[in-house]
Amino acid sequence: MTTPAAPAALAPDTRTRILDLAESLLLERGFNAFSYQHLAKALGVKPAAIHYHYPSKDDLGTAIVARQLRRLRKWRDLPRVADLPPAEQLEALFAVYDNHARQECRVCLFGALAADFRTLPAPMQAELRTFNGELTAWLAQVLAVGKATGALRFVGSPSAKAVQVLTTLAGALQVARVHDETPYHTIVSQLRLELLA
Amino acid sequence: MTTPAAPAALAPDTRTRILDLAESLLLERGFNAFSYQHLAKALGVKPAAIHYHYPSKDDLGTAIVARQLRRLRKWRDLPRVADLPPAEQLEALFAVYDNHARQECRVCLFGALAADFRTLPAPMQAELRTFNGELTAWLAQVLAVGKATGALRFVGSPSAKAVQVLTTLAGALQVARVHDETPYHTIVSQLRLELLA
DNA sequence: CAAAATACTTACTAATTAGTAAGTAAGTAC
DNA sequence: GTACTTACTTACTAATTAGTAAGTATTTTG
Repeated sequence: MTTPAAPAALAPDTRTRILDLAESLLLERGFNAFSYQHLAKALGVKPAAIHYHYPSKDDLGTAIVARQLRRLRKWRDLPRVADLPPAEQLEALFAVYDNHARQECRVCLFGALAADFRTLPAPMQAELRTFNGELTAWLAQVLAVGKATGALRFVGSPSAKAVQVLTTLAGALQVARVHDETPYHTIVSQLRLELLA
Repeated sequence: MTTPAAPAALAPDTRTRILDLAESLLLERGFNAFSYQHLAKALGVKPAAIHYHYPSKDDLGTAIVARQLRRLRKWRDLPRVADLPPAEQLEALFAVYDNHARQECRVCLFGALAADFRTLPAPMQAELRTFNGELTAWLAQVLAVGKATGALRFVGSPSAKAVQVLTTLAGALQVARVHDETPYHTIVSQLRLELLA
């Protein structure tokens, strides 16, 4: 008997392959840089197959952000992240951004959508706000604990510092795209230098 | 006798009106969010009139960035900016970003183009790199003098700090668009708190 | 086994896109 | 005043876009 609800990281179905490719293109080239035709050709299906799974591009975009939000929550609550001391939680966050930089100079979700934000469908805007809000709240908590235990050092409130650090990281990935990885690493080193007591 | 090469801030010609509107739309909505049709309709001319002045959208985009680069150089070399002490030069920079935030939540040029950078024509990419490079070099110099005179305080090299601060400011305008002006002001306050000795 | 849902393809529409070619009206040069 | 330039408009093309409707093969369900 084959497991009917198999996890199967082996062969993702079309629905997932569409979402994966669209997400890659969003983070690597921008939301307006790909069409249903591009996706279809690259996946070896017809454009209408994509409309079947994601009736409109709005739906597809919203699905991308919604999945990233689910991933964020899952990551944040992972024991190997949640149980870490603050300084290492910060390093775990940096590691996520490092992965983005290494994968075709991907920007983060926020950096990919912020400039075009006003042209995005309302549900996508709402999901992105939630995504950014939850990530900021998480980091604020990490910073608060870090400051209390003396592991992290900064002036001002944890939530103000959290907004600033996340904004800097989002921008750093954009700078990497415009120039090269060098300024990205410069910025992250600078953040480490300032934050790690 | 009327001055033939009058400065005439009174009535800009079509060429300039196109550039002004395209720049506004670029900073307020994104580069892919407007077409020659949109511009033409808003300006009361036909799309072909825009092609006359800027044959392709690439030309128009490049003209926007080139003008911003000219403006940056002019601003930087203005006596009322160049002759200021470092802390006030930094405040002058913040004031530019404040103006962006107040004008329809405009992002800066860099923030508007970074995400879509790979889809931009090569001349536009080159101009944007120059723009960002020169702005960073200017701020690095300001920070170096500020640190030497004790007016500004930071760890690490002036150029590393310059890259970090500009990246943070670019990101801050994007955050303002996604949420509201509040986080933008939080970030700038945080920068002031950290930098001003 | 029959009905129904799933996952598509084929074939199409209507709108929008950047861009071009040819014509024109008004001003400038000599 | 004739030639030329400037600054457009009109009218068009070819490509691409998102999206739809109808049909079909395969799988699932009762």
